[in-house]
Amino acid sequence: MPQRILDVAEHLIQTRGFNGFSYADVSAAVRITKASLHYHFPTKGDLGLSLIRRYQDTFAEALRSLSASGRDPRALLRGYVELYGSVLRKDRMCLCGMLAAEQSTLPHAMQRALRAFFDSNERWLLGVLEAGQRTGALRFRGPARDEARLLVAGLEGALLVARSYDDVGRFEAAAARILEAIQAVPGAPRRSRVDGKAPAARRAGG
Amino acid sequence: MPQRILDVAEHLIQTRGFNGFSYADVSAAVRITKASLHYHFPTKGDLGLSLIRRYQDTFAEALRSLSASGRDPRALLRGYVELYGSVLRKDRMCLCGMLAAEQSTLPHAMQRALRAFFDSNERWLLGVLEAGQRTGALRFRGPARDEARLLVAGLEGALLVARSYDDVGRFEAAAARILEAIQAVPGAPRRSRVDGKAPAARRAGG
DNA sequence: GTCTATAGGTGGATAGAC
DNA sequence: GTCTATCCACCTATAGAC
Repeated sequence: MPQRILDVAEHLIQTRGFNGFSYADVSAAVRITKASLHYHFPTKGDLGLSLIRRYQDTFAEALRSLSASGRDPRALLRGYVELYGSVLRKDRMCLCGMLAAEQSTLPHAMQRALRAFFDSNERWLLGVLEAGQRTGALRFRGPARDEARLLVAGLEGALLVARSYDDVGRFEAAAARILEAIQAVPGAPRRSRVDGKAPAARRAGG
Repeated sequence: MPQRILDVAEHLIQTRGFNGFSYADVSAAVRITKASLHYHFPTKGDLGLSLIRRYQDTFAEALRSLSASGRDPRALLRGYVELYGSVLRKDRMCLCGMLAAEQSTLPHAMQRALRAFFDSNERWLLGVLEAGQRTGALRFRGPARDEARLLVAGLEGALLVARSYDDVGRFEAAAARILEAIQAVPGAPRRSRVDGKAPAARRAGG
């Protein structure tokens, strides 16, 4: 039951924000009274914190399995981007991107967990970027940390804006362009899109 | 008086979000009763809509004066980035970036105004990018529209994440990296930072 | 674990006096 | 334009029965 509550609450936050949903919303969807919700998650902050932790665990697990797939660094970055894309295709914002916007209204425990999420993303990207740099699969000039942060910020922003237009194409174009910037090898032959595929359909839910 | 109300409400939304502030908050700051606020802005949606419009007008005016300054396209893009930087240094999120997160909970009129804001930003950037491409001051491969969207999304995302860390340096590094991607000229000499300056101090409010 | 019932507060919004 | 007073729906949270 805690899992069903978390599923519903996660969906609500990803679409409406932490201050845009209530226990009553969850109650209606899970068909359990508000009082029962408080049995599982005494305060809204407890619920939010559990949600960030679960999201973080799921994300970390996805990244681990990407790493274990043995794909090359460029493909790993595409896989990373795809994690964001799959969120958008469910018409959602990244849970932590959404909460980052509302940051100052959240309990401190949630704020810390939020930063931990971004830190963990950054660490994984750093590993991929440095590996790619060593083997020559990726080339960039500045510190790998800056590239990692560009990726996170760029993808969060692309989700944010694309959602205003309900336009997955916007996200995909931005994501492709970000990857391109990281894979830029001055003088080397490049295709106009990251993997040479034509841009996909431009509407969500279509 | 409407202006003072808008100023306070704008600040509240940029820091706490549309669903994170109330007429009571504005009332306390402006020292006028809630009822009087409703005289000026009958509903919260009216207030929000006026706010987006004013923000959009201010932004557009800033862009016009940038254009009129006669600076070259690269400097114009730096000026554009600086508009976002100045928002962050006031410890705020972009008004429209914040509202974009809460998008689905907003009145339709606000949603439309939000898209109009992004559209207008994109149009201005498109002009700068195409001019830069013509004169050779800027070089990029894909459509200028994609570059414009990368800029908007990247900067919004950089604000979003940097605010979680209260770290202006994160924003500046990401912004510099985005500009670099747009100004990338394969084979041409480049500095590691956009304008060769050392990274600035890394903490907000310092 | 789930319920009914309710506390105690805040939300946006209105009526009507001044 | 600003106020007092108020409505009522909704909010988070708790008490206590089953």
